[in-house]
Amino acid sequence: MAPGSSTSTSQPDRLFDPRKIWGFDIEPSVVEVDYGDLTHVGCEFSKPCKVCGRLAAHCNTLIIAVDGACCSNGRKDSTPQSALGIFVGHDSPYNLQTKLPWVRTNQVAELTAGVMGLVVAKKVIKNEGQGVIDTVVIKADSEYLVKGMTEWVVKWQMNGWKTAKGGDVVNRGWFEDLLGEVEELEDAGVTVLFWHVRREFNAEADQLANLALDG
Amino acid sequence: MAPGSSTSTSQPDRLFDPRKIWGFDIEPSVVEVDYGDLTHVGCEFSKPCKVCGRLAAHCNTLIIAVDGACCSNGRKDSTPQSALGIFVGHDSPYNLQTKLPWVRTNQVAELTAGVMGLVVAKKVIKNEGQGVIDTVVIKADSEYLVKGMTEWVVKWQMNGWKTAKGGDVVNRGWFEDLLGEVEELEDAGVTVLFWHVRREFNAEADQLANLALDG
RNA sequence: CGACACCACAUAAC
DNA sequence: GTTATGTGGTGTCG
Repeated sequence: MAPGSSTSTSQPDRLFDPRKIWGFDIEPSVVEVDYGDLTHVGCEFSKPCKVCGRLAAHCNTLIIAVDGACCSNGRKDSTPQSALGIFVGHDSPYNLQTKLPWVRTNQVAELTAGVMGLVVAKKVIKNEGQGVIDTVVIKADSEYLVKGMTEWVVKWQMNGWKTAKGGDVVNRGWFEDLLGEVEELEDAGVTVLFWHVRREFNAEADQLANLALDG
Repeated sequence: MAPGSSTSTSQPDRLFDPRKIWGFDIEPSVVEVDYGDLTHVGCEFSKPCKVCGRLAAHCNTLIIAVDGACCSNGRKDSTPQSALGIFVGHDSPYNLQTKLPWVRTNQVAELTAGVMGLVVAKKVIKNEGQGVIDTVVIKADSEYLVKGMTEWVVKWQMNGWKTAKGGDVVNRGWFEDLLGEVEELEDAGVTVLFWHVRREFNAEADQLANLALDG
């Protein structure tokens, strides 16, 4: 499949390709996708539901909640442990929870979760959303991921990936990977959105990530 | 009397003035104050007694144990049940136990107990401690109350009541009330101290608070 | 300076 | 297990 691997080379801290480690080259069996629990009648698009606080799904929209965790983030622990959680729906076989043994900052964990969210989205669409799903939403509590992908990358691509203070963008390679995944979906006619929600409205993905850390 | 009511106005969650609800404007009859049970020979000042774990009283010191309870803490109960207990001495008429029907968090219950402890202290001194008691100790198991009043308020008053993480101090109004009570006592030449003890050394006040909840 | 996240910890209340 | 609150820290950006 080689998605977006044309981007990202100039990055020394990219230690592995997350698309490889879960064997996504193998076709999964066809399954039911359940994201009805994210839908509430009367919710405005792109605004939290007044009843449950979650962001509303449309029938043509696949909402994927992602989260990264990184225990002992501020501490000089000898054993840094990171993990991510991808939540598609309750009991969905597309849900993902896994450790990222080599990643050591919370931000990279969040970006990795975003990449994997998009990879999962492609899989879901390919298997059961063909011709139905035309929009993918990555729902995250990380401002770094969401603003990075919706506001900052535009400037960065124009100014040579320079920070407002003049430094290099630290996780450039991960953002380029994300852009590659987005581009691939857009090329297939799928709109990709990033939504920022507060921590308490991302509980499912958070739980998955923390489960992975415990195990 | 209007004690400390000059402070605390900017607080929307202050639902009532605890000084009002027990009618402290009325002079109580003169009574014997017994706090001998809190005194143990050989205890170092400001350290727990090696025999009983309690903090030692001096003859010029009035020790008041306070505690708050809140049985609807972790739940979305529509009927919050909070209470406080103020313990001056065994069979002391200054002991207090009462429900706080409008208080819905454990922290506010603890802070309210602190306010009432100081109000009771003023009463005791006025009635039978004039010229004798020059120190009041509020003994509590709540770190929130004790550290709040001994460490954190100093910073908060200087930084505009901002949390270490940049947010607003949640129960600012209650801390301002406490400061008002302390100031009034200090103005009268009384030193006010807050002592933190473990839960098991605050049993009397705890019992009073729980009695109020049951009744 | 601001924002979001991620973590470590403490005490209490359930 | 949860919530209520605070302290200390790093990861990153505008």
